[in-house]
Order: sequence, then structure tokens, then C-alpha cells
Amino acid sequence: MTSGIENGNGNNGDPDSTGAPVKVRTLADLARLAGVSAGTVSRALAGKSLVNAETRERIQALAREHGFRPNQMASKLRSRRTGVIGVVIPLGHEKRQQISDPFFLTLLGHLADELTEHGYDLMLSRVIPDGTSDWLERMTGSGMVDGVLLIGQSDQFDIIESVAESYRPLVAWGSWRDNQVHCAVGTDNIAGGRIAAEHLIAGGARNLAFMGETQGIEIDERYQGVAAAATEAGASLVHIPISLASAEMGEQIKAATANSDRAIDGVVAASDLIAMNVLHCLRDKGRSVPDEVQVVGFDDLPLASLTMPPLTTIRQEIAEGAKAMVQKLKAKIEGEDTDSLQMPPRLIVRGSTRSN
Amino acid sequence: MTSGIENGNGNNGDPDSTGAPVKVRTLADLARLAGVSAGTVSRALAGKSLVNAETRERIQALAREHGFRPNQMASKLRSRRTGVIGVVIPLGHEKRQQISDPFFLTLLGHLADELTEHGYDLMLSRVIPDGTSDWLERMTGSGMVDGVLLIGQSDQFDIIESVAESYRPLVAWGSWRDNQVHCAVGTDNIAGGRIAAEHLIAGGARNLAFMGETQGIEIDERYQGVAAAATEAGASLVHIPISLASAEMGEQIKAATANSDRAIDGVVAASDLIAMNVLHCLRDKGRSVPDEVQVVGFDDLPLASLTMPPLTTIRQEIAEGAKAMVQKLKAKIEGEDTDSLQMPPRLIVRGSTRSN
DNA sequence: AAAGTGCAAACAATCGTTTGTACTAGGTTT
DNA sequence: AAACCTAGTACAAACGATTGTTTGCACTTT
Repeated sequence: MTSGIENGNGNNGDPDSTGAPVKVRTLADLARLAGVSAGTVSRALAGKSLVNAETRERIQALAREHGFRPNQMASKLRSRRTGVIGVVIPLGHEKRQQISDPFFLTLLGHLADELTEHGYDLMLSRVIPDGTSDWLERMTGSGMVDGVLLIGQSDQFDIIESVAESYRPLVAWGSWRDNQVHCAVGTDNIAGGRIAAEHLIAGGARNLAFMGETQGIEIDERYQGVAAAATEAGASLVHIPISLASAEMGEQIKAATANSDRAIDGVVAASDLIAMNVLHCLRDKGRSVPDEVQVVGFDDLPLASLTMPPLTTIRQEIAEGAKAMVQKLKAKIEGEDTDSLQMPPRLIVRGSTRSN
Repeated sequence: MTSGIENGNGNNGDPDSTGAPVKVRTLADLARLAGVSAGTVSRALAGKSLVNAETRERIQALAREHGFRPNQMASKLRSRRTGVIGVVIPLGHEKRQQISDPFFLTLLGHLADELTEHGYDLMLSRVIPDGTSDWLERMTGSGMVDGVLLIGQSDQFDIIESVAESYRPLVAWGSWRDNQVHCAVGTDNIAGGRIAAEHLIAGGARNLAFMGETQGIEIDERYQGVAAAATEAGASLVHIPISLASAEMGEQIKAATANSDRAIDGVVAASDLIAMNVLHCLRDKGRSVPDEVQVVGFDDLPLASLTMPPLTTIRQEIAEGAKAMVQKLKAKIEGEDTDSLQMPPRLIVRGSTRSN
């Protein structure tokens, strides 16, 4: 409209004589201001030694002054590396679509710390595999991330395996089986279940219950461990499939304990969260822990020590596991090969079981 | 080296006569296979109606068959919209560099759900503002995200304000003050603190303690509310600055309760997590709750009902808040203006206080 | 004085999409 | 039958950075 005085390109009018704040959106803009080429600016901001130290600092100062930051999308496109790790929480077996399990949330927190530490950004995706099998490919095959971390395998073991055949930078928290293709970091869940059951039995329990649905592999393995120990000791065992999501859990446990389990004197919970709910229900019903019923949890969340009585549990090394996951993923990104890691579970004896 | 037989470009030799699996990495590759142009493939995969329905389906089938997925970086660069929301957890006042607070973690979970629901990806960044003030600009000014969600304001209120002046699509969980620039969703913390204190006083408490460090604004406001109620009722109040991170919390509370607080008969905890630790400590010391000491938490985490005694607490509507944050952010992205939202706190009376 | 050496910076070709515009048929209007 | 739509595609110009390859220059060397 008001044509005339100004020159056509409003952007590069009077580079420095004008006090007007020149909008600098691209490398080229900044280059114009600095009187160099875009390439030089790029190298200067990257701190490369190919540009004269003095020019480099001048350009950096100019960038700071104008609050300029190179566009990441362009940068990532060109350099073919995103600096982003996809973190996926597959919730295959959960009806409720919500990240609720404190264990996974805690693991996520540690992964975030660890990735940040290593200069990666974190792209979070909670997926409910809806029958389709491309939930993982959507992440791996879009050029959006340099690697993928899986928080749990849920009931999607096969899909993870098949993707891992061709997509290398992938590490999962979870179980490891013979001949498994994908790299996994986790706890030896069978051993964990076994230790828990043996501890209960050593404390005098004869009628065990395992609480937690076993659709996820990890939980199933815990159950297997418990079952093996029970069989060996000649103890009875019932499986009570409690949902792992906290919303329904309370009701289910209430219903389960209301029923036929008069005789049960030892509970292995699939997670600390379930164990805490169990403790609460038992207290409501007036059954004393550990005298009438012993309870063992799984995870050793910080909260486990705060319950009444404090929770005996099987510890999983979350922080250590997160560190290992990131380290292994990094190795894979750099082309190396890495083993899976199964960490030994550790029994933490507190007040919810009889210690001898 | 082995020049001769093959034609120069190994990629487009024998488009369909060869059974060999042609690697299709780009739109152009797929276009060649389909015998159309790249532009058409782009539109076909986007489901646009400009291409013939038949061609469109043929192309989509071809893409599926070859597991092709358009490169997101290129797409985002070109279309200038990333479909990604940055979620930042500023940990200014925390020494421990770790996302530990279950409240924030839960909020994160809900935000993840909500963003996914709306078709956004989520880029997580936990930052420890290290004196420099560009932690937020790093996210907003890099063309990496369409908007930013802040989980908490920490002690970075001023920086958030200054960024919000020029960066619109930003919503924070936290407090709202008069003339505040940035959009915030949160609980009325002053009212929350007040309600908590009044409830304790109604239950007969005269010597109150507030447990939690007040560097974060939200916590400070809770303290202000407690202080106001205490003053009005003529009750005494001491402030015991407990760290909000769980690692140090236990020790600090132990130390604090070991000291001079014989007289304290009412505790307002800055968070449920602190409250749970307090309950634990009091039990260790043999002080009965709620008879000798009453305790009120803040947040109403699912866990709060599982403590012994069950925790009376001030409820924050996390799910609702997450929903509001995303909805407001979306509005801002689309250019609309939105108000902040202060939700009323709600007292949930359980067993850790005397109800009259 | 001619040729050789390095350092700095400019040039230009990507990276893989998206999207506005131009084009080509076949089909419709008078 | 000439002129005009319309639908379906092809073309080519961005998007904004990175980076291999010159080029330009000021100094040493013989």
C-alpha cells in the first residue's frame, strides 16, 4: 500500500544504520547482517574451527543479540540425524488408556534424565496397539528419531521382534528369551518370582496367591517363578488376575479378597502398587500382616518403605537399568553390537513378611 | 569399480520386471514405481481429493507394501508445522536432577494421553535452569515444536513471563497472578492452603507446621494460605522447608520431627508425598495420627487413600487440568486467545485428621 | 619475481517433502 | 465444429540448514 520510500525487500534494508529490529529468521538473514555467507554462519554457530575465531565470536554474538536459533527441522533434514530418541510405552494389555503404573513412570523419569545427559531429546509416545501392527514402525520408519526405547514389551513381543530384525537402534525394557532378536534390559523375573515365593514359604506360608494379570511377559514370568517354587515346596497357588492399571485395581482386589481366600497365607503381588492395595484391603478386612497373611511386592518403589507395615519386595534396579538402556542404545546407534542385560532381582525384606 | 553392464542409476533399473525388493526411501522412489510424479504421491498419501480415487488407492497400497513412510523432517520443514508439542519440566528449585514428584509424573501421563488424543506428538524435556535464561527459548525458538506446555513454574516465573510476551502457544501448569502474561492452569493454592489449615484448626489443632520448601510459587502460595488461616484463628505456625524431591525428603523429615516439635499438633504437607513420609515418621516416633497430630496432604494422588491412616488431603484435578491445558494450547496455536484457569481446591477428608 | 603454501570464506548441491501453477485430455456447451 | 470447462497430473519452486569443493588472498619460499 504505502509504496515509495522503502526499498522493495524490507528485510535487508540498512543492515546496521537502522536501529529498527531486523527480524532474523534464517542463517541467510544473519549472514547478511554479518557480511558473510550462510555457510560460514552455520559453521560459526556450530563452533567449527574452520572459521576465524574472531569472526566466529562476532557471529555468535550477533546470533545471541537477535535471539537467533537455527531451525532444527532443516538442520535435521540435512544432517540426517535428529538427536531425538523415541520412547514408546506400549499399553497392549491395559484397557484403560493411561500411563498409570508408577514403575513405568519412574523408569521414564530416569530415561529422561539419562538421555538429556547424553544430549538427546526425548519424544514420548504412549500407544495402545489397536490390533494393527504398525505402531512401532510409525516411530522407527519416519526419520523422526535416531533410536527407540521401549518401556515394556506388553503383549507385543512378536511385533517388537519383527521390527528389530531390520531396525537396529532399538532397546526395550523387559524380558529376554533365548534367540531373541531385540536387545532387552530388565530383571530376571522368573528368579524374582521364585525368590519371592521361597521367602513366603520359608516364613511358613503354604497357600499362596499370585495377584496380577499375566498378559505381559514380564508378569507372566514372575508367575512362572512363583509357580515353580510353589510346586517344589508342595505349596498351593492360585492366580488372581488383577488389572495392572490403578483405576480398576482397587475394586478387583476388594472383590478378590472378599471371596474364597480365607486360607491364603501368602501373597505375591505382580507390582508394588498391587501390593499396596492388597495391604490396604487386608487391613480393612481385619487380617493382620504378616501374622495371618504375608505379602511380597515387586519393584521396590520408593513408596514401598512407607506402607504399614513396610513392604517386603523384590527390587528392580530402575536407575541402573535406565542407564544401561541408554548406553546400549547409544552403542547401537553408533553401529556396535550389544548384548541384552538381565539384572538379578534382590529381595528386600521389610515388615510385610515373617523373616524366618 | 565394476562399471559396464548396469546403468548408472542403480535405483531405477527395471521398475517392475525385477522381483528384487526395490528400496523405496523417498516419494520420488515410490512415484517411479507407480508411474506418477512425486507430487501426486504426496497428495495421494495425504488422502487429498485432487487425485483420482483409483490412483490414490493404488499408491497407498504400494506404500503399504513397501513399508514406505514419508520422512517427517522434510515434511515438517516444508509445511512449517511439526505436530509436536514440547513438554518442559523446569526443576529450578530441585538440587537432585530427577523427575521424581509423582504429581508431575501423573500430570505428564495425562498430558501424554490428551496430546495423543489430539494428534500431537510429545517432546519431553526436563531442564534444570542453570542460571542461564535460555532454557525455554531453546524449546520455543528452534522450530521444533508447535507449542510448549510447562509442567510447573518452579522458581522461573519471570523468565516464563518474558518468553510469553513474544511466544504465544505456551501454557503452564501453575499459579496465576494479576496481570500475568502467560496462560496458566492450576489450582487456587492459597485457598487450598487455607482450607487445609482451617480443617486442622476445626479439628482442634493450635500449633501448626507447614512442611515443604517454598521456592516454587505454588508451594509458597499454599504456605500463604495456611499462614493466613493460622493468623486469623490465632494458631501458631512454623515453616519446615522440606525438599520436594523424594531422595532427601525422608532424612529431612526425620531430622525435623526429631527436634523441637513436641507441641505440633497439625501438619500441612506441601504434597501428598511429603505427607506420606510424615505419617511414616510419626508412626516411627510413636505419635498417633490423628489423635496427637493431624496431617493434611496436597494433591490427592491415588496413593493417598492407601496410607495408614488414609490421608486427608487437598485435591487437585489433574486429569481435568491436563485436558484444559491441551485445549487452551490448541486454541492458542490456532490464534485464539484464552484465559487462565484456576480450579478450586477440594478438601478430601479421610483418616489422618479429626473430622470435627 | 614466480611459484608454492595455508587459512578463510564463498559457492552450490543436497536433504525429502509440500504446494501453487501450468498443462493435457476428454467431455460439455452453444 | 469452435470454444470452454473440468479433472487429473506433471513441473518446479520453496522450506532452511549442512557440507564438499572451489576460490581469493596474504604470506612464505627458492
